[in-house]
Amino acid sequence: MRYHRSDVVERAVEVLDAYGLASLTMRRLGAELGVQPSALYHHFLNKQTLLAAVADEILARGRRPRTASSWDGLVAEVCRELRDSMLAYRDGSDVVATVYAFGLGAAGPVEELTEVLADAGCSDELAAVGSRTLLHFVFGHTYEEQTALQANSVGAIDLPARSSQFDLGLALVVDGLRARVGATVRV
Amino acid sequence: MRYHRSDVVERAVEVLDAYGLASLTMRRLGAELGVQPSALYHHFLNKQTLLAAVADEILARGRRPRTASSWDGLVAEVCRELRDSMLAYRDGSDVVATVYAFGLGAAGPVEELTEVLADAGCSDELAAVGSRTLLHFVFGHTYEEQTALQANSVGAIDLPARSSQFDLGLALVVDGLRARVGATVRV
DNA sequence: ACCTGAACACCGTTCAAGT
DNA sequence: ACCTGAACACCGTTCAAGT
Repeated sequence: MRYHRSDVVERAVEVLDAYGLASLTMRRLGAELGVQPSALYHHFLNKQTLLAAVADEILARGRRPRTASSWDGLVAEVCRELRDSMLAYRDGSDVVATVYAFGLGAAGPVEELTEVLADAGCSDELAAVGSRTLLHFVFGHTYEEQTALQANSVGAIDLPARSSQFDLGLALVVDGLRARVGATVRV
Repeated sequence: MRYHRSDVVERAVEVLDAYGLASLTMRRLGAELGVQPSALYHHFLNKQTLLAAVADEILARGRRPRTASSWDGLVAEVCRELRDSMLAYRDGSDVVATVYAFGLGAAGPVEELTEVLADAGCSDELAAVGSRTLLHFVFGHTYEEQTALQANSVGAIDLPARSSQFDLGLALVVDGLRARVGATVRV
């Protein structure tokens, strides 16, 4: 009954995946650990901070190596990894998007996207706007996807169709970027 | 002390704008109307339903006539109107995006965008994916914008710069759409 | 039709005190 | 360093009863 911060985060991820974000309360998590809710405040400043750690843990677990060499290939890899990471846990997109929106964590993907676009020759402004536009697409699309998946008990029906919708939406933004990257540099 | 549903919605919008979404509780709203919180359940099934009505009210107040004749001009008008509508009230983007995400309301913009894209000759799939990608962009961008605006007490500093970032992000998606609309039909 | 009053089953957070 | 126990100040929602 003596925990480290990382123990608490891991248990929080389990509770999230098993019972959903609405059930991930400080009181519930405390009970799950056999500890008073107030004990959690020894490890975390508040619930937001705990949630940020949960979001970062989810992203860390979904990490995989980059293989693409082109900027648009890298963009696709980052966006797909982000989507898959969030889909791997119940309410994952809700947690990650919320934490990002609050500016408390989950900033890795947008930073990597910004870097990829900058390396591709985008101006600072285009890299900033482009990476955030990509992120908004991934968050919004994945959230809707996950909501629908969890609503239908049998959500795995047309998984390929969903995946291709993601690719189509992604291509929309990437095509827009390509037109403007091409106008700036030639690689 | 005898209210209609519309009275409650209007007061809710006032409370939202004055004190923020976190303060828009059933108890607070009841107190503001000089009524028990339980009285609100005569007008609304639950808080979610009330929030949906608030979101739809915000969108209705921001409505303005269409002037563009081209599909991309119409897309820009719908997206700008949506952004401006949400920015007009404190936490407006939070309320509208949440209600939309829960599927309880705020569906007008995405329906109009889908129609515009279909009329432009997009396939059903492209119209569906494209309109939702646009919506995700507008929600995500405006939410970040509004959060930043409300954090800086003097958020009006570089309003033109923010507006042009919105236009740039929007152009990214519209350019991607144009490439695919053009591939399908010639207008 | 619209509202009251009281209750139920919860929240996040703080803080003095323990080991 | 990590946790207890008790409290504070809240939530959304239900429901019998009132007018």
